[in-house]
Order: sequence, then structure tokens, then C-alpha cells
Amino acid sequence: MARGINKVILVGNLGNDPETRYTQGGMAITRISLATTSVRKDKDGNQQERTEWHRVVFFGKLGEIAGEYLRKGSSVYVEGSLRYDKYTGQDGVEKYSTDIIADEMQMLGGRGEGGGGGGERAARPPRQDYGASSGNAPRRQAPAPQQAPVDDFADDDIPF
Amino acid sequence: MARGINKVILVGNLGNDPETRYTQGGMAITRISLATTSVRKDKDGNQQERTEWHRVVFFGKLGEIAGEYLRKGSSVYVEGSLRYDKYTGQDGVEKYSTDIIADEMQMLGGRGEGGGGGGERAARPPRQDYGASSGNAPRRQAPAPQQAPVDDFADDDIPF
Amino acid sequence: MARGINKVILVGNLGNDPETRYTQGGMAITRISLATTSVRKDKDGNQQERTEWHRVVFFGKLGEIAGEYLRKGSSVYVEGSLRYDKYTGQDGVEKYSTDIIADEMQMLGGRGEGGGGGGERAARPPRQDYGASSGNAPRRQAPAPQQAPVDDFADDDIPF
Amino acid sequence: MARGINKVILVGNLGNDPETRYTQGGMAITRISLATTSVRKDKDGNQQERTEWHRVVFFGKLGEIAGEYLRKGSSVYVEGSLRYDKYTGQDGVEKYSTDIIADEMQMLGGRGEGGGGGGERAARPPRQDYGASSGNAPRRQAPAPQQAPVDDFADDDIPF
DNA sequence: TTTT
DNA sequence: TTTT
Repeated sequence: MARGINKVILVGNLGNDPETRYTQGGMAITRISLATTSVRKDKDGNQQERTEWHRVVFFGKLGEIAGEYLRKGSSVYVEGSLRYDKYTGQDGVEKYSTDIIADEMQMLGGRGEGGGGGGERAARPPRQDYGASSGNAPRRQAPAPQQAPVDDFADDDIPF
Repeated sequence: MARGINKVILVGNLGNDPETRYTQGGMAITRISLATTSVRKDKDGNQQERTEWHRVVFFGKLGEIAGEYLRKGSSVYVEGSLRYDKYTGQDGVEKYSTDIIADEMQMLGGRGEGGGGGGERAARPPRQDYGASSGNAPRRQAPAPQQAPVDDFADDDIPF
Repeated sequence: MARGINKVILVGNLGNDPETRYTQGGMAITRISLATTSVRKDKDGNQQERTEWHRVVFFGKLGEIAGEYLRKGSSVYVEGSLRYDKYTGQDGVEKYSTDIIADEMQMLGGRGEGGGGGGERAARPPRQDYGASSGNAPRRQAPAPQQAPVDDFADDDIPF
Repeated sequence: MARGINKVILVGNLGNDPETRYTQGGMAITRISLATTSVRKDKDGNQQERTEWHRVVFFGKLGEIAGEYLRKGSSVYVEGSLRYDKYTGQDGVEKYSTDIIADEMQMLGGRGEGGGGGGERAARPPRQDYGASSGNAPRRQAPAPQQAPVDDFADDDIPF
């Protein structure tokens, strides 16, 4: 019921291990720093690189998963929305921050630390997708229809 | 928990009124035909147009809303995923279909029939956004933090 | 030749008229402030709104078009990428900014001031699409093939 | 100058090696079959998978790169648009096809055959991004401004 | 701070 | 079949 679309799609690598905190209510909040690099040729024909560091935040179940499976160097697909915040720093100065609030995440098969060190973590599956609505109704798949698709559904033929 | 990303984003106009059916279980399934047109200059410098007609399907609550508010000519933003189906036609021949299964929809302020004729329909708000997960947990908004954002949450400070 | 994907998709309304500047080389740089609003129900069941104001920048030909056709209130689709900058303000304090560098723009049929006041502007078509690569090769359309699509092209049958 | 948005974003794996053809004019046309899999729980709580096979087409320089670097099993990010074609098969029957016309491609660090067999191919960098507008003007990066960003550009300070 |  |  929003007015407007606010969508961000990123594929990048983590610059550091994720940081996870918990609200008093026990909800996980995980932050990562995600790099995307673009390249251009400048007027002299030299390759010029520029890296953007995105602050991505995962809440709830997605925050738990991100905190558990992502690591420094991991390659990840993130979908979310932009959120701009204004706050007063400890120095009393107004500051601004930009975050991408993730609502979908999928690990890509990039390298990234193989899990060594952080021995308390579970093994990492090479690729998974997690939505902000994890735990919600799954969607989108239909059994292959034998007649015209999406038609004459029986009661159980829930198409997603 | 998917493997891969399958995402479609469309902004276009309906070529006809939506068609809504119901499963035996009472779930709405609404189909629309959505046009997007692209323009190019051919080698003679003439403007060449090409229109794609997308078959978009809305299920459940989203199907009810699409059936109620969209009309021939309506301008709409749709987000969804591609689904390819193979089925046997009434002539016994195998056929293929491609549908975009919508999971988000937002009416844009385009023209479109003003609702005249179909008197049984509700008045149409000029713009609304509806997700496939309508009825699910809302998301993404946080109260403007006074200190550092996303930190030291009290139990009620659920950030989305 | 980038490493990573950095993509933003917005549909929103301008909070003010665009501001256009020109580089010494004559390139247009147009900035807009674009609102997207999301709605959620808080724990008391009240509708809570939150509006994000996105700073969107258009360069070059896209900057000229944005400056000419967009107005306060205009509804617009924007596609671009995130860019974070750090700079020293006139007060000597380090500041941060986040911009969306647009590479595609399309006006939507929303309201928006009808052009009154800024009499020097051209009439505004209700919908147009402009890419950052305006002036570059058009793309994507193919003549409807009579045999299998994308096959046995003659030299002129350039499919885009 | 299109009317509407027609955008597809895919991350998936190739089911086979790419197939490249050339027009009489020498333009490369490469086709791949790309799998994306989604998972849902059915009413009995069982995991149900469904895989979509997308037909993706790359033209021109992008077609050459896709043909050279992609292989069966490769993981790839693709951005493009939907194109529906109708043609008459060799059996005289009208057929329909759906293709995604790619305009951006980026190899992801997934597995994929290590290049064995096709000895004539160049070494494959694990990740690269190629746009349909390859060879066109690069974009988006600006030198870090020392004062306010995007302001007072000298003639050479082309911001992208 | 990542990645190639 | 839409839209401009």
C-alpha cells in the first residue's frame, strides 16, 4: 500500500564479517558492508575504478541467516530498499546515514573465507535464497497444468 | 530458499479489462494483458515501434485487488517472476505459455477508463501498492532514530 | 566490466522543480528530489507512513530532458546506481552524501504542475523514456520472424 | 523513448554450453538456456521445487563475450527485456517463443565446467560485467569531490 | 574493508 | 488489445 517504488538490487562482496546485534525483543539485526565496483575509461584511455561501499541491514530471520552464513569476501545478491536516516552523533552534530534494508538475500558461489576460524558456525551451503518474508507463504510455483494453465483449478490446486 | 533470481519489472498499460476467475477454494486469479512499447531508429532513421504484450497473473488477495481496480488502459507497475508452462491444447497439440506471476502491483496515475460502465466497482484510488504478501508483516520503515540508527533498540522499537 | 551490480529502481514524485547546472564543458547536470512512501501498520494497528527522499542526478542529455520535462509533483520512473560521496563542507566538517545516478528515466502519467509558471518550457508529453545512452544504438526489437526466431539473419535483419 | 518498462533480472546457471551464430553482417547472436529454481512447501509440508528454463539471447559484442566465456554450469547475472515472437514452424504450425534479450551480463563466481574440452577458448576470468552498450561511453563514476559533490565542475571534470 |  |  505504498506510494512509489523504492528498490535496490546489489551483487557484491563483503568487506568484513557481518555484525549481528539483537533487539531487547530478541530480533536479530545484521549489518554488512558490501562492495560493488565499476570501471570506466577516462579521457586518456586509462581504466578507472570506483568502488561503492553499501551498508546493508538484515532484520529478523534474514538477519540471523546473514549473520550465520555470510563472511568477509562472500559474494551475495541482495534486494531491498533505501532508507535515509538523520541522527545526532555523540558529538552533538547531526549526521546522515543511508542504508539498504534487505528483504531478499542469496549467497552466490564466490569465494570468501571458507568458514575457518569461526568454528561455531554451521557449514555453508553454496547457494541459498532467503526472503524477508521467510516463514510466510511460499509462492509462484504451479504444478505443470495438463490443460490450459491457470484454469479450472480444483480446490487443492493452489497455484503457488 | 530458491536457487537463482527470477525477477520481472514492468510498467505498462492494460489492453483490456482484467479477467478474474476463482478456484474452487475461492482464491481469485486475475489475468491482464500488459503492453510495453519500445522505440528504435532503423537504419533509414525512421522511428520503429515494437510492442510486447505481457500476460500477467495475480493470485489471491492481489488478484482481487487487480480485478477490482485495474481497467483497460490503466497504467500499472508490476513486479513478479517468469513462469513457463507446457500444456496440451484442446486440439491435442502441445502448447507453451509464458506468464509473469505478479507479487507486487502498483497503480500509476495514467488514464484508463474512469470506471464508467462497470458500475459495480468501487471508486479507484489514484495510486496504490499491493504486495503478494498483503496481509503479511509490513516492512522497512523505522522510526527516525535520535541516536545512531539501528542500535540499542528497545523491545518495541521494532524497526519494520 | 564492473565487478558487482549496483542498481536502483524508483517510482516516485518530485518534491520540487528540478535544478539544472552546467559544467564548464556545457554538460547538463540536473538534480531532483524524489519521494517514495511506504506504509505499515504499527503494533496498535495504526497506519504508519514513512517517506524517503531520494537525491537523483541526471547527466548529459538525460539531464537536459529531466530539467525540461520534469516538474514539482511529476511522477517518474528512474533507474540508476548508488553513489556515495564524502566531501568537506564549507564549515570544514566532513560530510557524506548519497546520490542515485540515473541512467534511465520515464515520465509517468501522474499529476504534477501543469507547466504553469515556467513559461519558457516546452510542452510536456505525458510519457517518455530516455536512457543514459540516448543517442546510442537503439536495441531489442526484431522484425517478427517468419521462421524460427533469431536465425538465418540476412545482413540487414539486424535484430536490434 | 519507449512507453513502459520491460525489464528482466536473472541469476541462474546455464544448462548447456552457449550456441553462437553469426548474421551475414557478422554480428554474433548467442543463446543460452538459464535455470532458476524456486522452492516452496506444499500443503503437506514437503519441499517442492520448480525450475524455469529461460531462453536468453545476446547480440553483438555481448554475444561474442557470452559465447566465449560462458559454459554449461556457469553462474551468471543477466539483465534484459522480454520479447515474444510468433512464427511458423517447419510443420506449418504457428508457434510462440519467449526470449530475454540481454543487455547486461556478469559472470558470477559459480562453478561451471573449467573450460576443459573447448581448448580454443580464452582463459575465463571469474567475474566480469559486460553491457549491451559495450564500447559506448562509460558512466557513473565521479572523482571524489572536495567540496559539495556534483558542483562547479571544470571542463574536464566529467563526472562519468 | 571486498572482489577480479 | 494499451499507451503517447
